[in-house]
Amino acid sequence: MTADIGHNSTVAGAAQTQLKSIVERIERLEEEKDVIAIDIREVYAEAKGNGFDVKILRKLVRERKREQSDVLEEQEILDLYKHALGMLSDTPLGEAAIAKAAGSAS
Amino acid sequence: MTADIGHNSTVAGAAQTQLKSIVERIERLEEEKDVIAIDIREVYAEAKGNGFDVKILRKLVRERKREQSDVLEEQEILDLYKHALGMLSDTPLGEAAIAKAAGSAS
Amino acid sequence: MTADIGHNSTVAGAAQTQLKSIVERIERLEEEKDVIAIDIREVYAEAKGNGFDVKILRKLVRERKREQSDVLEEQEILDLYKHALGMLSDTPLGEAAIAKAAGSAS
Amino acid sequence: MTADIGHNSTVAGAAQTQLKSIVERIERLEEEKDVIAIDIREVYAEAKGNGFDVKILRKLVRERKREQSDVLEEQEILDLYKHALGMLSDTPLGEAAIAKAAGSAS
DNA sequence: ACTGAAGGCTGCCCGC
DNA sequence: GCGGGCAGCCTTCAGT
Repeated sequence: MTADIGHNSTVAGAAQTQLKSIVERIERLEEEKDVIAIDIREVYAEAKGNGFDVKILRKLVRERKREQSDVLEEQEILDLYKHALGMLSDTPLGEAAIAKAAGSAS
Repeated sequence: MTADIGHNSTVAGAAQTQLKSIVERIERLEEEKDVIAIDIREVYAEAKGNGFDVKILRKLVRERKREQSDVLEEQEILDLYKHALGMLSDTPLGEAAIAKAAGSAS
Repeated sequence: MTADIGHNSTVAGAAQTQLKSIVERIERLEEEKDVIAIDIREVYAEAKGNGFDVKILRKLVRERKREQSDVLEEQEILDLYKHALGMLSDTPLGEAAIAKAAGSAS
Repeated sequence: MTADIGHNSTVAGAAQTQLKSIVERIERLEEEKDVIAIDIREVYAEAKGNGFDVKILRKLVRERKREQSDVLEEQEILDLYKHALGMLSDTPLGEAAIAKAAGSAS
C-alpha cells in the first residue's frame, strides 16, 4: 500500500476504483431486483386476500409466458420457411433467423 | 356469456376485471425484473471486457451478501436465546448465561 | 405384447427390466430416507418432552451446519484469490496482496 | 462457569449433556440422510448413462408415490364404508380407521 | 453439449 | 384448520 492509492494514480489503484464501481452497480441492481420480487409477492398476497388461488395464478402467468415465446418461436419458423421460399432476401437478418431456428430445433 | 360482461355488472365480471389487473401488474413487474437481470449480466460482461474475472466477481458479490445476512441471522439467534432465557436477560447473570450460550454455538 | 416379454429377449424387454430395477432401487432409497426423517422428528419430539425448545434446537443445528459450510466457502474463496494472483502467491509480496484482498472482502 | 461442569453434577450441566446428545444424534441422522440422497442421485446418473431420461424417471417415481397414497386413501374409505355396513366390528382399530378417514375427507 | 450452481416454486410440518 | 416457515425439487444459466 502506497500514498498513491489516495488519488488512484497507480494501475492497481485504478483497478480497485473500477472494482468498487462494478460491485456497487451490481449490488444496487440486485437490490432493485429484490424490491421488485417483493412487489410481485405482494401482488399475489393481495390477490389471495381477494379470494384468488395463488397457485393457479402462478400457473396462469407461467402459461401466458410460454405462449408468448411460442408465438415468437412460430414467427421465427415462419420466417425460416419464407426464406426457404425466397420470400426473404439473403440479408444478414435472414441468415440469423435461419441459424437461430436451426439451433432451436436441435 | 351475457351482455353484462361488457360493462362488468356481474360478480363474475368484476372478478374477471380484477384478474386481468392482477396478471397485468405481475407481468409488468416480471418484465422489469428481467430488464434488471439483463443489466446485471451486462455489468459483468463489461467488467470481463475490462479484464476482471467474472467468476471471482460473482463470488465476491455473493460473499458480501452472505455476510450481511449473517449479521441478521446472528441477531435473530441472539434474540431467540434471549427470549428462551426470558426475564434473565435483564440481569447480569442472564447476560453471562447468554454469553455462555453464544460461545457454545460458535 | 408378445411372449418374448416373459424372458426379456427383446431390446425393449431388457430396457423394461432395467427400468424396473432403477425405479425399485430409488423407491427403496427414498423409503430409507423417509425412515430417517421420521427418526429426526422423533428426536426433536423427545427433546421437546424433556423441556427443550424445538425451534431453538432447529436453529442451533442449522447454525452449526452453516458454520461448517462457511469454512469451506472461505477456503474456496481464498483458493480463488490465490489462483487469480497466480505465481505471486509464493512470494511475500503476494501473501501481502492476498491478505489485503481478504481484508477488503470482510 | 464452575468446577461442577466437568462432571455434570448440576442441573444445568445435565441439560447441557442432554443437549449435546440431542444435537449429535440429529447431526448423525442428517448425515445418513445426505448419504442416501447422494445414492439416489447416483442411481439417476447411472440411469442417464444407460440412456434413460432422468426428468421422466423422476416424474414416474413421483407419480407412483402419489398412486400409492391414493391406494391407501381408497382403502381407508373402503374401510369406512365397511364399518358403516357393520362389516367391521367396533374395535379400537375400526374406530381409528373411521377417525382417520374422516380427517382425510375434511 | 454437458455439468454444476443459483434462484424460484411446491409440498410439508409446525405453531396458533 | 390455517398460515407461516422450511426443506426438497425443478428450472435456468454461466462455465467448460
